Amino acid sequence: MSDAEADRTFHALADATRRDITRRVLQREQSVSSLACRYEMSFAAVQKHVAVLEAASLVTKKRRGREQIVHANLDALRRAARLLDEYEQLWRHRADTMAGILAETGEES
Amino acid sequence: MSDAEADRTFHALADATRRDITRRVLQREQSVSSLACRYEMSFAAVQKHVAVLEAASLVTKKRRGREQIVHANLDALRRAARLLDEYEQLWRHRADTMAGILAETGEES
DNA sequence: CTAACATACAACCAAATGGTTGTACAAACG
DNA sequence: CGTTTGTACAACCATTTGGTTGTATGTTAG
Repeated sequence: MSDAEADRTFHALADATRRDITRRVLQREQSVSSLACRYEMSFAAVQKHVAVLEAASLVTKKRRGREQIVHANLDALRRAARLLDEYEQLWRHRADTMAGILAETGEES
Repeated sequence: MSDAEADRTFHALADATRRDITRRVLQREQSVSSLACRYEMSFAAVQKHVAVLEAASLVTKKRRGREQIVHANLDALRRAARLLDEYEQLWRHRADTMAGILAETGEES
């Protein structure tokens, strides 16, 4: 995952409205306007939030008649989760190395 | 995880420098200045990045003499990863429900 | 004690963010 | 056909962000 991609993904997730939109479309894909009516803000504001999610590939839009249907992209979510897992692996590697060094000194004959 | 907490966490992760700092301190805790010298930007800028990570509980600082040692907080990372996993579960639940409905109609006597 | 070091923090600035309203246009309904 | 609906997009605005420099403070080394 590139830096720019991670930037876009985490930035998209760093907003409660966008996380809520993500949850909604994970459960059921729906049009931008059916999403918009759930929130206090204007339609244009919701449209912008969807655009941010789309730029991060967290959702995609497909036209159906005059509606634009928003679908979740599970793969992008998994890539983000995986990046966090990799961070944990860094820590684990350090822990292993330290344990190894301790074991080594303990083994000194 | 509260909305505000998720906001802070993902916002903190939505910057390449901050992710890099996170990786470094996961591998080895170190002082703010030893981190700062790795980047082109000013010391104060790095200090601010660390503050953002700290506000998100992704790192903590502990004073050691005149230095401030930055430690990674693995738990906060795990909480973020878990939130993403919950999103995947939402999707999975929908998939299961749909599969159930299909099975049900197929079972009609 | 003094000098150098590590940090903290305020003030400032340009750019990005998150919202608004208004306009335009295509698709669907009656 | 005209009207409503769903979307797109530009212009604008307040606030936040990400950087800078400068100053102050505490801590260690000599």
